[in-house]
Amino acid sequence: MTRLRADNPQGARQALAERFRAWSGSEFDLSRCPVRGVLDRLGDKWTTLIVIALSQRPHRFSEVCRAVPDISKRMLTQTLRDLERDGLIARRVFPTKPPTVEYRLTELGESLLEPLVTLIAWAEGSQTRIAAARSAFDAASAAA
Amino acid sequence: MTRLRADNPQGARQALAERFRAWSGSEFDLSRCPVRGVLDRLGDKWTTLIVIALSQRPHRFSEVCRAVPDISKRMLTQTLRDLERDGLIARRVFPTKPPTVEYRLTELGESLLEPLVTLIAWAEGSQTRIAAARSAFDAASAAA
DNA sequence: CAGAATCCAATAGGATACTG
DNA sequence: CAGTATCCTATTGGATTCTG
Repeated sequence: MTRLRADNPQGARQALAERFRAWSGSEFDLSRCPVRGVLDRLGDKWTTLIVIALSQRPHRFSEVCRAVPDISKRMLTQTLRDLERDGLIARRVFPTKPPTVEYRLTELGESLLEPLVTLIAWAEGSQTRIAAARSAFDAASAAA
Repeated sequence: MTRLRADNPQGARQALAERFRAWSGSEFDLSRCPVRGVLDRLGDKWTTLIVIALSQRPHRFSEVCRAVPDISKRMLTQTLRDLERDGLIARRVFPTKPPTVEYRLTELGESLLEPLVTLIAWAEGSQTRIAAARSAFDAASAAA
């Protein structure tokens, strides 16, 4: 099995082709697609912002809460737990009073930063064209 | 403003730092964060699978429907429209009878393949460790 | 074939109040 | 401080039916 490589523009399509054929084989099971799980997590409302915050340095619970605008404690707790469960962040409790809890990226979590930056770079570089496409599409829809 | 670069492992954190500071500036508005919109779209249930399917060649509506397992026509229509609105795919109608509609990636859509492959490569490379982390976490939770 | 329209169930997620 | 618990609403998305 060829290792996926993204350092070659032309290779992207073919890398995907191979992956796609593997996934599309008989008895395709979505739950066995590793990308699915990752993208589902990254796509949720808060994961990315939390990972970015923690990429700078470890944060305490309330620090993350302040760093990520508008997140509720409920969702923060839940997202942190999911990330911890996936091994992307580590939770450390200091037996102080009142309690101190620190969250930091694990090595695995750090390894996500690179693909994340790649995606962010694409998003930033494409946002103008996306916005233009939206305007054009909406204008065409309205005209119809 | 520094251009984001992901070709340097150590640079990822600093690239994020700069981006994060920019976003966290006064009057941070989530809707103005370009990554948010992109990740929201990529994170939804079907976008990635559709983009991957179309990366191989143009597809007709029903071809996509067969290529992407278990998607309903409703969600297929909706996701295709969203992608078209964002300028990632192009929709072309042939006035045959019955109608033929072809979807293909635009140049902008093709440019997404590379960051996508980067992410997929990470997901595939990390899935074992993620699964292990989950097992460990769940075992620890059950023990408590 | 390529959808649009409608209905309905499940989930996500915010607000608030409480706890060790 | 660092959560947990409860309630409640909005969005997601599947199933089904209808149409040009």
